[in-house]
Amino acid sequence: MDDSPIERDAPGIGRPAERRVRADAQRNLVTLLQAAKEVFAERGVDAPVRDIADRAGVGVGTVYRHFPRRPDLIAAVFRQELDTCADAADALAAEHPPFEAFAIWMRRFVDLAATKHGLAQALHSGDPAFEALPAHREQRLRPAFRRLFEAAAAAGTIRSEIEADEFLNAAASLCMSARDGRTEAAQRMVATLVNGLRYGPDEDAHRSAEPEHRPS
Amino acid sequence: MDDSPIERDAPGIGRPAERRVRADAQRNLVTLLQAAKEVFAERGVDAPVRDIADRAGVGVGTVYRHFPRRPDLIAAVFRQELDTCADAADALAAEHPPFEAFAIWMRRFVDLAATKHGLAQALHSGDPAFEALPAHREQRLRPAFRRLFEAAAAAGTIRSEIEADEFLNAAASLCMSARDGRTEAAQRMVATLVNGLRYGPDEDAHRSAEPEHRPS
DNA sequence: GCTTCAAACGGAACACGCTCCGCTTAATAC
DNA sequence: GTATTAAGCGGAGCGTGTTCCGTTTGAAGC
Repeated sequence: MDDSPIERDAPGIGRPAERRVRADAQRNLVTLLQAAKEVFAERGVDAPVRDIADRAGVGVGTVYRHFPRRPDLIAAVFRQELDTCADAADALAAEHPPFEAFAIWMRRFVDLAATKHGLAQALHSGDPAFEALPAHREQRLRPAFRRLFEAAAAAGTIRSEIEADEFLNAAASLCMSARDGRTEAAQRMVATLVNGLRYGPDEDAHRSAEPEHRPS
Repeated sequence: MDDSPIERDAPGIGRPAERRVRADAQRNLVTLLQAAKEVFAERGVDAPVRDIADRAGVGVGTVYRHFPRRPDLIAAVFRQELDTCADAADALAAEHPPFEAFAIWMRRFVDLAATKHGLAQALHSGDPAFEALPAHREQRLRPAFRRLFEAAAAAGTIRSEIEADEFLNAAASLCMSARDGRTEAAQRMVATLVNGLRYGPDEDAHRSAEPEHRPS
């Protein structure tokens, strides 16, 4: 969503007089990522490059100009979805009370993780295009998660003795079993895990059920 | 080398009146495996199927008749090499003194493991064609190894307190570093490991070096 | 030997990843 | 505005894996 999702050759660190990124190229890049996201969602990551080019209304040459190899395109799409998920954290925090923001975000996270598992095989293929993804996930997703988690912890709506990283890893593990789009089970289990965060076993026994909304 | 390296559809357990395996089909299967082995060795596992068909003197259709998918052919070749290596154990045991047979076989094993590492990426690709290979390795390779190892142990030429499986796993680990045909280092290290098996640290200090042959 | 017939064969054809290169056009200089 | 230039574009085409199907041929019955 922000600028330069793809590396240029090596244009210093920002000489604005030098870099001429054509408007149509930028437009095509965005269109392409969107088209690829849709096609991947509909037909899986094995969908032909030609189909993506067609959907975006460009030639295959254009696709390969932006993404030299097929895995580059896959990685870019996934990276973008990862960013979108991370970016959603702040908006959710602004619009919802801490715990609710956290819970909603966790649902998005499971969706993402399940998508990733559609790519899991590709991820572990050793292709260099995917090497940077785990690091990117750490850099973007984990901080977003921590902000929501710690806000909820500060608000006192979740148990404080659970460690954030440990919880995220547990949720990620729960998503491992989501095979080919079967997200429901993972969603259920992660929701249960999230719910288990509300108040600790020591202090909650005597408190009443949450008043404003309860899980279905 | 023995019969039926490829499953037929499901012809009971041996009704000789039923199964008509054409002579030319059988011949082609053998030729094909040999050709594939050679081509893979020369140009790597990514060699085109057509080249293999050409080398075997058959059409691509024939290749795909025997091996419906490319990975099936790769798996069959590797499986055959694995069998050959395992089969060599008894012959070596018959022709050489226990320790020498064991040492020679370990060299073959490293060759095989290094080849496998040319395939390592394919092995971990999750392709169903490769799923049976680890089990096959356990069933064929490990017993062959144990026979040689224990014969040498019984002859008193190797330390007896080292466990066979542990040793084989260690040797396999040493082969992990063999990248794209660089077998020498792995061979050296495994040879050293093997040599380390001769006599224990307690009992060997006073014994003379082996008289008949020494490692270069 | 001849006939029969399905198994096996061979290679044309197709699908897909990726490359190549002539054409188009956005950006800049004037 | 016009000219210039190279970034960007599109799609024909190549090298693969895989499929399809008409042809060949080994085996069995006679």
